[in-house]
This record gives sequence, C-alpha cells and structure tokens, in this order.
Amino acid sequence: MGGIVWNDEDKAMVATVLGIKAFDYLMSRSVPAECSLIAMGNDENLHSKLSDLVESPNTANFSWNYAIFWQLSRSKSSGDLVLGWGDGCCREPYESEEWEGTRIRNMRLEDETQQRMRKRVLQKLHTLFGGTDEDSYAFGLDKVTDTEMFFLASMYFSFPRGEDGPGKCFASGNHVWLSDLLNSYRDYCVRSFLSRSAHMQTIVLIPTDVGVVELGSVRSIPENLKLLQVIGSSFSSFSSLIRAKQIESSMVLTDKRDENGPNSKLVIGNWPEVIPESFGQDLNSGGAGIREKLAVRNVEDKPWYRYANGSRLPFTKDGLHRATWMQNSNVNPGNALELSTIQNTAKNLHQMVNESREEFRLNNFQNQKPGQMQIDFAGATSRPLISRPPNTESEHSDVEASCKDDRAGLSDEKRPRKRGRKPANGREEPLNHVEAERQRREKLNRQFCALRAVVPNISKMDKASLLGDAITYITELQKKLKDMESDLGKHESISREASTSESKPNSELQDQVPRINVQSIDDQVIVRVLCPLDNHPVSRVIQAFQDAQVTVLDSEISTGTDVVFHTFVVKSQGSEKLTKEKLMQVFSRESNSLEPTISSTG
Amino acid sequence: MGGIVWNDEDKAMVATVLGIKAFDYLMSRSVPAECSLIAMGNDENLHSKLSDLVESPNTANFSWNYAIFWQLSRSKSSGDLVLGWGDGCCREPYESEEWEGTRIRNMRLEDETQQRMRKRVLQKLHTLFGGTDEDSYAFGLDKVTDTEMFFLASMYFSFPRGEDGPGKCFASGNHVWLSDLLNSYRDYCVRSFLSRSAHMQTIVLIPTDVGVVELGSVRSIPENLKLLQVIGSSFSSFSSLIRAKQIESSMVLTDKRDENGPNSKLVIGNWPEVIPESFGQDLNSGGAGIREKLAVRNVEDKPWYRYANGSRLPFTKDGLHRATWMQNSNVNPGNALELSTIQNTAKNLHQMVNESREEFRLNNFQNQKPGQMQIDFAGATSRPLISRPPNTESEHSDVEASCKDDRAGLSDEKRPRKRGRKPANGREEPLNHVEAERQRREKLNRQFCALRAVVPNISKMDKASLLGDAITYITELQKKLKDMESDLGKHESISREASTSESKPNSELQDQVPRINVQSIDDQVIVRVLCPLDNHPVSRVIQAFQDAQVTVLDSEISTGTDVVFHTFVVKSQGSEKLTKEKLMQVFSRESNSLEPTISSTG
DNA sequence: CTGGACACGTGATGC
DNA sequence: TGCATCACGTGTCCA
Repeated sequence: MGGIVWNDEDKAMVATVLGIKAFDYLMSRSVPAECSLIAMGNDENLHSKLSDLVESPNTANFSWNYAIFWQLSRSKSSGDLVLGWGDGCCREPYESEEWEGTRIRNMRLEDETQQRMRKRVLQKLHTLFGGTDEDSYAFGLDKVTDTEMFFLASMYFSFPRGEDGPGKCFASGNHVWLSDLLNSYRDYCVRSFLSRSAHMQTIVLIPTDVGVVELGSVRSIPENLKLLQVIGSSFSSFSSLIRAKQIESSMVLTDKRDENGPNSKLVIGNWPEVIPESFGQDLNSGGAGIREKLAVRNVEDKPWYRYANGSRLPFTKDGLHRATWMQNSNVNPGNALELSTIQNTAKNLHQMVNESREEFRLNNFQNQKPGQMQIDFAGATSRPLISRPPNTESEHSDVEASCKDDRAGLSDEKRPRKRGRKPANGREEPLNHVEAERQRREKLNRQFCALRAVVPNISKMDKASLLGDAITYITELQKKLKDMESDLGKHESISREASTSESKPNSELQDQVPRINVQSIDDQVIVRVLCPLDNHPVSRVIQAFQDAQVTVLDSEISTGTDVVFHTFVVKSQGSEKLTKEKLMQVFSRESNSLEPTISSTG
Repeated sequence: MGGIVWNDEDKAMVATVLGIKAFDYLMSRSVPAECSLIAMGNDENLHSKLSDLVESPNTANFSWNYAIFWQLSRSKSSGDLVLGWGDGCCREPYESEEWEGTRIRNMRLEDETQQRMRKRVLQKLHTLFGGTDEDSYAFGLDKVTDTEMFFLASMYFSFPRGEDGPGKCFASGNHVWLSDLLNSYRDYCVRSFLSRSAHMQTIVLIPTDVGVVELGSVRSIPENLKLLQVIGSSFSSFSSLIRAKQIESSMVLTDKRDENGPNSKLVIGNWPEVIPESFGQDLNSGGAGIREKLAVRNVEDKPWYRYANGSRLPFTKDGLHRATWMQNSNVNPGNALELSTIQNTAKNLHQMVNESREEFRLNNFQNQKPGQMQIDFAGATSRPLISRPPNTESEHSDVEASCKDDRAGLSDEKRPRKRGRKPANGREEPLNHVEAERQRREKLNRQFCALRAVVPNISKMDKASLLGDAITYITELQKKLKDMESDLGKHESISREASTSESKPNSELQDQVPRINVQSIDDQVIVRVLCPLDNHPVSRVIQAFQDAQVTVLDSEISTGTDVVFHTFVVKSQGSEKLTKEKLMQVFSRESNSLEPTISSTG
C-alpha cells in the first residue's frame, strides 16, 4: 500500500463503491511494484481500433458501450508480466439502449452521497497509485456516471497471468462471452460489481498474443464467432516498440512542422503544429480533449470518452519514466506523409506528450528511446480496421466495426496509398482486390510480428533475417530436445508419473484438505500430495518421512494457481521394502493435523 | 564394412588410389548407417546452380572445374546429421587451363595399371556402399581421368558435423578459400590426395544453412568475397520437398501431356513427353544423358558431367527407398506452365526417374509420394542465378556465373515475366532495381522454404499459415524443452547437490537464514535455496514467484538432517530472458522476511 | 548516389 | 463465378 494508510471508513467506502472483490483484489496487489509497467508491444492504432468498436455503429447499428485493451506488460521493478491497462474507450448508453436491459436506468442512483463517494474513491485510487491530489480526474468531474465509474476504476486494475478474468483469458487463450450477466450470478472478473453497476449485460474477453480485449454492452449480445476472429486478429501481434531510428525520424518529421517538408503532398503541416496544443484532443471526435472530455461529456447525442493509458498514471511526475509504456510513435517513416499515418503520428505524440504532461517538450524525445526495440511489421500499415467505403457490396460479418471516412474533417478523396504504384485510375472492380491484398499483407506482417515475439536473439530487423533466425532457432530447439530425450530415457517413468498426476487434479482444487495419493512401483513409492498453497506443511511432511525412517529419493513441487502439488519418490531406509501401507500409516499419523484424503492405487 | 571383406591387397590398392587419409576415413565410417540419408531440404535448382558454376563462364571467362554440394542430411538409421553428397558437377580442364598450373598435364598418368586400379577402386567403393556390380559406373567408363576419379570417389564421402573440411566449414559457418593448394601442403579435406591428383589448385568451401558448397579449379583463384556472398545466399535454405497436392498436381500436369492443357501458352506439350525418354538428359547441355556422359564425354570442347545424388547410390535396388532424397518435383502449381518451371519439372522428374533407374514408369509416381511433403516457395521463381541480359551495364561481381540464355534451344525472346505488372517499358536505371527486388524476393522465399523444411505438420500451403504453424511449433518446442529441462535439471541437481553437500560438509548449515544461489543458463534460471528445515516458507517463496509472473518449470525439495534444499528451475513468462538480477530482486523482496544470503554464479 | 528494405497496386492463377 | 494467394514492377525511404 506504499505507505498510504486508509482507515476503516475509507476501506468501507472503497469497498462499497468498487465492490468487495475488487477492493480485496486491489488491496492484495503489491501496488508500488505495479506502478511502472512496460508494454510488451504496442500499436499506434490501438485507440482507433477501440474507439471504432465503441463509437462507430456497424451495419447492424450496434456498437459496444466500452472497449478496453488489457496490455501485456512487464513490471519495471519486478519484471513480472501482467495485463495492465493499455487503452480504453467508453460511452454512455444511448437513449435507445436504455430500454433494452431489464432493470436499467430506473434504478440509477445519482444522489449526492454516491457521487461524493465515487469521487472520493477515484481520488483515493489515484493517490494510491502514485498520483497527487491536484491531477486527479475526479477533480474535474461534475458527476460520475455508472459507466464512468466502472471505466475509470478499471484503469487501476492489472492482472497477472492466470489471475482473474482477463488473466485467465490470456493464459488459456480462450475467449469469454457472457451475454446475460445481469441475470446471472457469474463473475467474469473482480470488477463484476462495477460492471453490474454500469448495467453491462454482455461482456466479452478476447485474448490476443499481446493482451486481452474486453468489450461490454448494456444490451444482450449473442456470441458471434466471426466477430471474435476479426477482433482477435485485428488486435493481435500488433505490438510494438519501434526502432529508435524510427522514433527519431518521426520526431524529425515533427520538428519539420514549421518548414513544411519538401515532399509533403498533403496538408500535413497543420497536424504536427496542432499536436502540442491539442494534446488530448481526439482526432476522431468532435473535438473535446481528454481532460476536458470528462467535464464536457454529453456534448453530442453520442458521447464517448477515451483514456489512453498514458493519461492514466499521473505519477510520472514522481520521476518514474513511463516513456516505454506507449513507445509507439510507430510510423513507418516511409509512410509518414500519408494522412492516416499523420494522424497516428499525432496520436503517438499525444500519448507521449501525455507522459510528461504539460511540461512536455519536444527535444526530450531523444532521451526516451527504450532500451529494447521490437519489430513491428504490421505497424507501418496503420489503417483502420476493415476500412472500406460504406457503399461496398454486402459483407460477411455483420457485427464488424466500420470506420469513419471523414476523419478529422480532412478531405479523404485525395489520399494516395503510401507506397508502391499509384492506382491505375479508372477502375471499378479492383478496389476490392486491392483491399483484400492489403489485408493479406497485413495478416502476413502480423504473423511476422508474432514470429518475432517467440524467437529470441533476432540478429537483424528485416524479414529474411527473422526467418533465418527462426529457422536456426527451431533447429536449435530440435537439437536440444533430441539430446534431452536421449538423456531422459531412463527417467521417463518418473516423468510419466508426473504428467499423469498433473493431468488429473484440477476438478476440485478448492478442497481445503490435502489429497494424498500413494502408489508403489517395485521398491519405490510415489507419493502425491495436492494441497492448498497457503497450507503446505513442508516441514511437517518431511519431518514425518524422517521420523518414519523413509528416504526421500526425489521430491518435486509443482504449483497451480493456488495449490501445491508435491510429489515424493521415497524408499525405505534399510533393505526392508517400504510398503504402501506403511507410508499411508505415516501419512495418517501426519494427517492428525492435516486430515488428508488418502487414496491408494497400484 | 557391411560384411564385405577386403584383403590387404585390395586395401593397399584403394589406399593408393584414394590416398591413405581418404582410405582411412572411409574405412572408419560406419558405412551401412550412412547408406540411407534423408536430405534436410532440397532444391530443384540445385543442379542448375552447380552446373552454372561449372559450365557457364562468367564475364571474366572463368568457370570452376567442379562444384559439389554437400547436403545436410539425416541418417535414416541413426538419425545423425551428416553432410552427404547432394549433387555435383565437374568438367575436364580446358586446353587453355592446362597451361596454367605449374605442373599439370605433363605428369598425367594414363597408363593401363592406373586405369585398372581406378576402375577397380570405384567398383569396390560402389559395392561397399551397397551397389551391385552390374550398375557400377566404372563399368561404363573407358577410362577414368584424374578429374573423374576425384569426382566419382567424392560421391562416397560424407561428413558428420565438425568432421573434416566440409564438416568443420559447416559447423563453424566460416568459409574456406585455398588458392594455392598444389604448392602448399595444406589438406583441406581427407580427399586432398585425390584433389591433388586432379590438379586442383583452388578449392573453396562455402557454408550454407543446409550444406556446404565445394568449388574447385585448376587455376589459382584469389579469394572473392562478393562471390562467396552470392553463392552462399544462392545455395542457402533452398530446400525442399513439397506437399502431396503439389506433386499430384504436377503429376496431373505430366499426365496431361497428351491433351495439351487448355491454357498452355508455351510449347509445354513437348517437355513432359520427352521426359521418360530423355531421362538423364540435361536440358542445358548438348544432349548427353547422364550415363552416356561418362562414355561420351569430351564430345564438345567444353565437356562437363553431372551426377545428381539420385544417381549416386545404386543400392536403391536393394529395397531402400530413397524417395525422400530428391523428393523435389518441386513446382508451384500456379506457375507450372511457365517455361523455366517446365524445365524444372523436367529436371525433377529426371531426378525422380533416376531413383528407380531404367525401370521407371510414369504411373509409379503416385506411389512414390513421400510421407511428408514440403513446400517450395522458391521453386516457382526458378530463375537462373543472376539472370540478366549480357548487355546490361557493368556489374559488380566479376566471378559470378552468368547464365545461358539459349536454354534447350527454345527461343527466349518471348519470355514474359510470369506475373505482376509488365515492365514500364522505357527505363534505363530501374532494371537494376527490379533485379535486386527479385533477388530479395527469392531470398525471402528461400527462407520460407527452409522454414518449411524444419517445421513439421504444415497445415496449409500459404505463407501466412506456414508462419503460424512455425510459431505454434516453436512455442510447442519451447514448452517441451521446458518440461524436459525441468525433469532433467531435477536429476542433475540432485546428484550435484548430493556431491556438493557432501564435499563441503555441515560447516555452515546451521545458519538460521536461507542461502539463495541463482544461476542462469540460457533463458532458464536455477535457484537454489538452502533453508533450515523448520523455517522453509514454501508458500511464500512460491507466492513470490507467482506474483513475479515467473514460471516455475520445476521445483525440487531435498532434505538434509535439518535443512531443506529447495531448487527451482524457472523461466520468465514471456519470450524475454529472465535475468538473474531480476530474480534476485524478487528474492530480495521476499527476503524482507527471509533475510537470505544471496550468491550468484554463472 | 547507391543498394537494401518495404509496401503498394496489379495481373495471374487455382479453388 | 468470386475469393485467396502469389509474384512482379514500382515508388519511396534509409543507411
């Protein structure tokens, strides 16, 4: 808790607002260690993808109420991998949507007390995570709606691998689609209380290779496999940090803003100029800046908000450099002059600007190069998801997010492709072909990215080298594996035992008593103990063995989420054979305190 | 020696002809195990590349006297990787070349005795490696020249990794360029005696990722880095076997030979027809078939020979299916109608034909589908190495092999680029750019091929799927390796600990604080915790690991009298390496309660 | 200025 | 027939 003490009243209030589970979860986290996260990969389109899901109704006139990307990140201090707040986007339910749920807005509480509590809780969270009172979001809010509360509080959560909804989703690789949350008692996450408060009926978790996409709607949305695929592939392996060179070059571009670069074909001069001043201004929106947005929301009939992770953590002021969070001015320099890319550059700048807030200066960029760079083949493409003119013929997916073409008020008719040959002007059919090919390329590049993620020691950045490195890496692995297999042959019985024992248990891990399984093979006895993690009596078990004059030949401990799996290979001390019964006796003796369940096979 | 007994006289003769080193080397090999080799990847262009190096003088009017590709292969019986005969090509020295060396042809021995010995030796080698007397090459030769002797004998050599010249070259990845062999006493290989007999002055070994290219010349050729690069990249990662579908489709093509496929734009109908009859006929040559070649060599002023590996090992008759050796009717079906591809098809057929020799019949193809097929992305490009019109502007490399444009007597003027846009006719400089891009693509495709060669279970043919499969395969391997290493590390550590704890006895075990030793090996970290028995915080240690998102691959507990020895094999969750320091940090965090002593080794 | 790398639009081709 | 995949020539940027 980082030296911050909450009295019981505070705790009760926070627990009341967030729900007890969320409260416990946040409290049990080692907060200071989580303050500084390094994103594992980045995507300059991250926000636009998310906002597309929220703001742009698709052909079925549906859009999500919120979209969050839980970004695979690494704690700077501990090096742990966690899913942290990557970026997010939400909007208030439309009027039309308020009719949908069974028990929605009518039970909305907007009384003074709740509003005060919400603000205080947000402020406490803000402080808890290292921010100062002055830069708290809650300060600038007149009122905090249910949606906002859910959304803003979510920013302070992070999930280690396998932990809670997003963590399990990521670890398992399986998506989660819950479409009747308000009528069921399922908790998709420790934030369930908040999501219920926000009347979320449907919540979807989609794992990607660099994080988890979380979507929510107040409507009940049936599971849509196609959408899962589209979103999954759209958000997966986009990463990433880019080369310092590219950062520099994009910075150079930015610095050129007052000289109108020689080959600037578009009205790019305006954008870099507007960046420092319009920091926080979303380019897709009507124009409300990030910080203003909370104050001036509902300016339109389609209010929506965005909160980049860069703006989440005000404690950058405390000296923690979070430049690596969103190190994603991820522009292929070759494409820097294309409109949408310029927009991305602007967004990236915006995010980087966010990092050091008002006192940001351009010439600091050079110092913020991250230590480790990554390839992003896909990053350079930077095109809104499934960008096709709305007048195209009917498409297969009906829930996909479409994209706005009237981006930032700039005319889009004159938007040449960044590279390659110019379109053979005057065609009607190849437009589809071009788009298909584009997507194919993008997919391929994503694969390259993913490959890059699993291959260590990449020698060079180009694709050929990457492939080469992958090949050598694979052969290395194969060789290692082969060598090991030969070495391992004699011990395979042991490992077989281990694997069988591992495949069994997970059904009832919640048992608070250890399960003990004794199996004898020849003069060896294999003892398997399944035990809650917080209650594993190593000392006593070992002591028991010693007392019983039992030699422990081998002993292995594996761990599940919250259990210990302890395997002994034991042998009786003397020449005398250790019978299973004897050992069970031992365990029974030990079990006076443990009360184990003993089963015997073999 | 496979049951074949040689008397001393035989041995002496063989040693005399081959040189004692070569004799010893061959005798020390476990011959039967080497009989059956499976090439690791394959290239349908292999021979054309080699023959280009030998037959086609480049701009400097130079060509090598022989070129051999030592193919990375796997012994079918032992599974070991060896460099075996992949393919080769040689020619007699030109008249002009005979003046070059210091002591060449004048000391040539062509007396009856030597000829008889050479033939007998070749025949003995042939028999030794499983052939029968009838199908011996020596049988069809009127005389065996120095070059032929060297070349034919070489076919029976193979080199395990790191062994002899090629093996060392491959293992080290460093090339070898010896340009004054006849005047030095350097032995580049156990075959040095033979190479001297053939008057080879210069010998070059160039490692690739799937083998070693060996080049020789009777002239003294100074080292040429550019050439090394060109050849190295040209021969590297080309592979490969293809999938059943492709074979089938190419077979379909072949079977269509009498119906003249509907969209055959070129005179392709002729080629498949000519294949069965012209089997062994090299399409680039004047027309001498393989077996005839040895008899009718020197038909031109530029005699040259080729010996595909398929023709090396006559013991296919013995029932050993060597279909996997040259399983490369490696044609991208999409391009099967293009001329050069047809040529390749012919070559592939030719090689497959070679496998079963005279009794080959077309309808046997279907039965020869190997169990595992492979993709060849590069196969479709199939363009002669550095094919550019001779009237191009001056080129960088002067030793490169150029290509004959008058292939097989077919007119080349009407040879459109297979795909893509037509050239923007009327340029002068981009020609180079185009060629460069072509080579880049080719290289990339080669890499894809090589990748394909090392990844089993390819789901689909396209590149994206290949990448995806490769990724999953890599992660699989990593997982497997993890599991194995944990199993292995366990046993290792047991013995190690047993010895260490015994060797430096209980002097300081009485410490009431845990001792932590962290040792990193590659991306794994072994943590050893020595802790008093009654004070071992299993839960806390494991919890610390989990909090730190550190995957515990294995964890073992051994006990002394009153201590617990706890060993972890851990790995960081992501692809990033878990540094020792990071882990120590974790333990330092944990050590607030443990107060451990931390030592670091490795 | 030159070579390398990449993305792009395009024509071909097979399913 | 669309649809996906591919190779090609090209424009463009960077080292």
